[in-house]
Amino acid sequence: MKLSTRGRYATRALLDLALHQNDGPILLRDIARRQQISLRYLEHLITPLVAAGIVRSIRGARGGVWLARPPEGIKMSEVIQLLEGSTALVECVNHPETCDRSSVCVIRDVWKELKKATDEILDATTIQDLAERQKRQEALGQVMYYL
Amino acid sequence: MKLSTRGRYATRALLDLALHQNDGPILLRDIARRQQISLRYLEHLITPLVAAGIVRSIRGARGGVWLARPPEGIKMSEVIQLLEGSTALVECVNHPETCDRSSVCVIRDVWKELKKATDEILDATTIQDLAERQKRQEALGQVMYYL
DNA sequence: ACTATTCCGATAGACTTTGTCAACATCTAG
DNA sequence: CTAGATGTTGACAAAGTCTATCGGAATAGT
Repeated sequence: MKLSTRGRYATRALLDLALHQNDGPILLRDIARRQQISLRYLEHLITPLVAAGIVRSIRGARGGVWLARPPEGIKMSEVIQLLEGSTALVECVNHPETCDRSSVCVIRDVWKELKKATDEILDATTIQDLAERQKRQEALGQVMYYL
Repeated sequence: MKLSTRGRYATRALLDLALHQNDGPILLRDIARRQQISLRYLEHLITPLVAAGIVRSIRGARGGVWLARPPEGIKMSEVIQLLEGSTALVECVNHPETCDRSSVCVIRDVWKELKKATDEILDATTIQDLAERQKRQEALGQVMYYL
């Protein structure tokens, strides 16, 4: 029952990009610093995001990365699917052939329910949603600070 | 995004026990054979179930294991919690102190939603539910066979 | 040219998963 | 009471996965 750092870090990186949407190309180094992710590792997480057309990048001096699509068009389900390989907890949900019992397994039905519930939430949550919540959170933080 | 074999095998073992509820002590060896789990490994998965009072056991000749409680009183959430350690996908949901960002992290809120949805399903599904579905499934199989 | 940056492949340490093994404790049958 | 069958426990190990790290290649700006 575990989500790896790949999906979690990638989500953080995208949220970071959404919050710096109009600042031109963002350095991986800056994302890494702000999100507390190793730069070298982050590079590898960005690659699939670029390949999937979620992020665009320019190499070289003054290079960097930015969102290729408006953040309200990037669902968390897409990100998790991409970085984790699946939103299912158990292999047999997506690939019944990996288990002999799949066709008669009643427990598999439960795993399918879990995937469905998970997908509903992750489909409904976009990077834009996260960014908005974050901004609200920070604004509240400011208020709290001055009180 | 993965559920380990511990939770999956334990669920299978409990379902197996529910289906042989009135047959006296069940041999681990038989469960292992029917559920295609290594006996040596199964022993280790049974231990926490015994400790938690879900399964009872008797050692020695004519020994074996059986359900300590009626199967309608055994929720899948309890089993997964026990064998996987948590029903949350991300550590910070249960233990905010493991991540500096927890108090202001909007992504964590999503992981919390996921846990809630997961818990609702796993709370609502008992071993008895699984057993009933299984019996129905098998009955249907018989019909299909004779058609 | 020179520097800054992303991109890519190889690799490695740590950790987790998934068992295996041997010795032991306990029970039943006879 | 003994022998055999079974669960119990703790140590260990093989394999795989996760989480990076590293060096260098490719590319873009100045």
